[in-house]
Amino acid sequence: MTSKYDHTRVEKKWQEKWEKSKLFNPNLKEAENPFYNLWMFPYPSAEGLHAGHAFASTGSDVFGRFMRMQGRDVFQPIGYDSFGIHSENYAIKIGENPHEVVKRTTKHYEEQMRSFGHGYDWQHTVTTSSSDYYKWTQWLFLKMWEADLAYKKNATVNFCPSCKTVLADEQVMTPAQAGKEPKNASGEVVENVGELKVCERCGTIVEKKDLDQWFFKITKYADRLLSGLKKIDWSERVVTAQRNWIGKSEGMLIKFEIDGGGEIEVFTTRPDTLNAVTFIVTSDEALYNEENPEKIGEFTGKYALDPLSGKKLPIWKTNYIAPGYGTGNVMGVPAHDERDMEFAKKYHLDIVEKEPDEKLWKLIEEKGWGKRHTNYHLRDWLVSRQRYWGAPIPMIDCPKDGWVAVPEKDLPVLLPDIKDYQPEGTGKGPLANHKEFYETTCPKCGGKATRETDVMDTFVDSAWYFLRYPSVGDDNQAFDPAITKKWLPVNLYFGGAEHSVLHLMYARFVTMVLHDLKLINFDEPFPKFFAHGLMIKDGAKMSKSRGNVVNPDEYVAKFGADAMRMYLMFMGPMDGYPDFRDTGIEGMERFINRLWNIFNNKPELKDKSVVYSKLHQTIKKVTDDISNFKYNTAIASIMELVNVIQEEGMDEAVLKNLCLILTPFIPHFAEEVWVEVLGGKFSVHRESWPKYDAKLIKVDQVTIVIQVNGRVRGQILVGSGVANQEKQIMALAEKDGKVSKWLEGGKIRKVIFVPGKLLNFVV
RNA sequence: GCCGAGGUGGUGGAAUGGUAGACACACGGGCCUUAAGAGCCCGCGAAGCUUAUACUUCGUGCGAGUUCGAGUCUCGCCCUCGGCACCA
Repeated sequence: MTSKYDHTRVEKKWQEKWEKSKLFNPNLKEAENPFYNLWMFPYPSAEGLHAGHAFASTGSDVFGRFMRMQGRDVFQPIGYDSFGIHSENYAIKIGENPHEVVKRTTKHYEEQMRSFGHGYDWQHTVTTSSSDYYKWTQWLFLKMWEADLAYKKNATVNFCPSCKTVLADEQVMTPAQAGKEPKNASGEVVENVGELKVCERCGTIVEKKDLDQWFFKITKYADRLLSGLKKIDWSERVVTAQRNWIGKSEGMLIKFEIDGGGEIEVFTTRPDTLNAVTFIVTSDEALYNEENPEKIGEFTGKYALDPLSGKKLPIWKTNYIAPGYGTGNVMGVPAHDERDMEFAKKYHLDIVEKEPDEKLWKLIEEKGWGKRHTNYHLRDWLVSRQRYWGAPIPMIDCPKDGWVAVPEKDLPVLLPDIKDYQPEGTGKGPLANHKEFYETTCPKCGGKATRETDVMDTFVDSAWYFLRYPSVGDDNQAFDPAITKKWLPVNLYFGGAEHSVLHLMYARFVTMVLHDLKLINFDEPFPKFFAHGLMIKDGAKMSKSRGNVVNPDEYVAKFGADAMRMYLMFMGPMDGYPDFRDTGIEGMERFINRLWNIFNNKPELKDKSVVYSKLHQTIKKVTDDISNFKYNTAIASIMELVNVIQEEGMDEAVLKNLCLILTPFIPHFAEEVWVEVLGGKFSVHRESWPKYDAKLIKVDQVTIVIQVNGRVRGQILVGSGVANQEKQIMALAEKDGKVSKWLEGGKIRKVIFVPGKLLNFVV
């Protein structure tokens, strides 16, 4: 008898029951065994969640459900990164107020996530664009200001002519990294952009502008951001990306006297090559041009004096020295640096061949010519944006008192609902057109003053959201100290590797600052971070232009959330680039139907030993594999078990265990089977994860592989009692027809025996 | 150039130094069916040999090495992907 499993009815039924029974709402104050399971919150886009989101979020949800069955009080919140350019650009595109757009898109996201069957605590969601959240983002800014980690200064910054705002260094990348076609300011696609970089969001080639901007002093934490990487358990590629981005270089600052007065200081990582220096180069903004790989220079007419030899070293202005790194001056050592060599040849400068001398490090220090110094690639974090859709920076400019922070009691500085929210690209944000917003009084002297009209980068919003979740609803503080102490740091953070140097570094920085302000008792927010991979479709990256974007809703409707979930987890390793195929999910639908028939028809148990051995092997394997995020092999081993059950039958205990190990992957199906078929108590999600019994794993008969000179020549089946007896196995093997012919004419020199597995004759 | 991760059937992918290709998808054949679908059974790396069962050889990017035994370890290359980069 076969009957079809009705996923639509079953999934809806249990989703409602779970919601009503508060299965996913742990008691945040009293939970005894907290486990904070977090997936990076998405920004709500118009298209809705795509299949990549479904893949990643399911990976996180499976682990959460697994931990719940391990007896943990799992807190699994979700929210929306709804402030910022991404949401605003879309609102502008469709000519609708961003407030309205966000309301609609977040609602759609919630429906989708509920339909996937994820166990989120919907009572603790966060929407970064709502004032009860951004009030505390502004509070965070005030903390930065108090700690002397926020400052405004004029700087040469990256400016996106399309988004009409400045960008942080981390938001500027090559077109390939951004995954965008490079465009010019008019929005036309440009073919050959050379070394030019583009805006992370829209792919437009960025410009350089000198503007007054707000920064967070992340460079002060460069060394801690680097050393902290050693104590956290993160995917290696993410650690490497962050290490590269921070870019530590240890070297020396060396001062050269200038002939005729003054001095010039260089930074070098190779003081041991000071004996081969022949010129000094200094960066020049006018000559500097990232597009031009050709080195050009101008002699300044001045000479520096080589402290070692006293020789005169010509000082040249060049385009090949990056301004703003080190001192902007470099000693030219053509013998040990290809770039210096190229420059020296072009302008006929001296080339001195001399072996590097390690003793120079010490000598330079002793003589007082220079001192040890560490440089970082990391720059301060530019947080102001000349846009509308962000948290207003809570600062007031007073003609008398200078920059004054908005007092905490006056937060939030509300973002007014205005009609002209489009950016203008004048270097000022839309709020600068609204007197009613910026005209205010100085909190210090009470005189007339103006508010800052820039808003904060969206990455400030997301740099602390994980702290807010457990304290959602608390109007008096950003996060409750007792609850924070109980739930943080996050036990498992699940997310994409594309945030390696953006969100993940900013969040670490903010956490370190709050720790140093004694507001929290940990300085790494995510001791364990798992970087999931990217899903592809039919062998190609998903994209609208290819027309191969997988819409998860269609698949959930057609095959059910469970089939979708289990297929997504079965496609390949969680950190790889698994390929989604329509035929694959059809196969998973068939597998779930097979399961349904097994649970309902209960084929009678034939060989208890074989089935129980397989069952306990499988429990062990699934437990280990889920713990290591190897969901694909966990599911494969469950399939093997099912194949054995179909052959050998099963009993009630086998069925119950099978149901339990299926629960994290196909939660609705498992609940239906547990309650309606096996007569268990609601809910299967509150049941304990099964334990395997090592004694039962043992089988009656064992296959021993027989090798001759390391090549497989036969196999013999022996009772498990004999499997570890070398002599007996050897005797059996020598008698074996297949093996004996390979032993003829040779003398056995040595026998290698692996108990229970293998016997190898060396002849 | 530097740092990191990889390279296994038609495809996705499995393999604590111990039977390479688990588990699936696709494909081929068969049963069932008026038919389709679903379901069930069999085959499925390549070559050789055989009526057949079996057997043999080759095979994890390329070339060496260690080992009784290498996809796995070592050395040298090639290629792919990711990060950093005129950063001194």
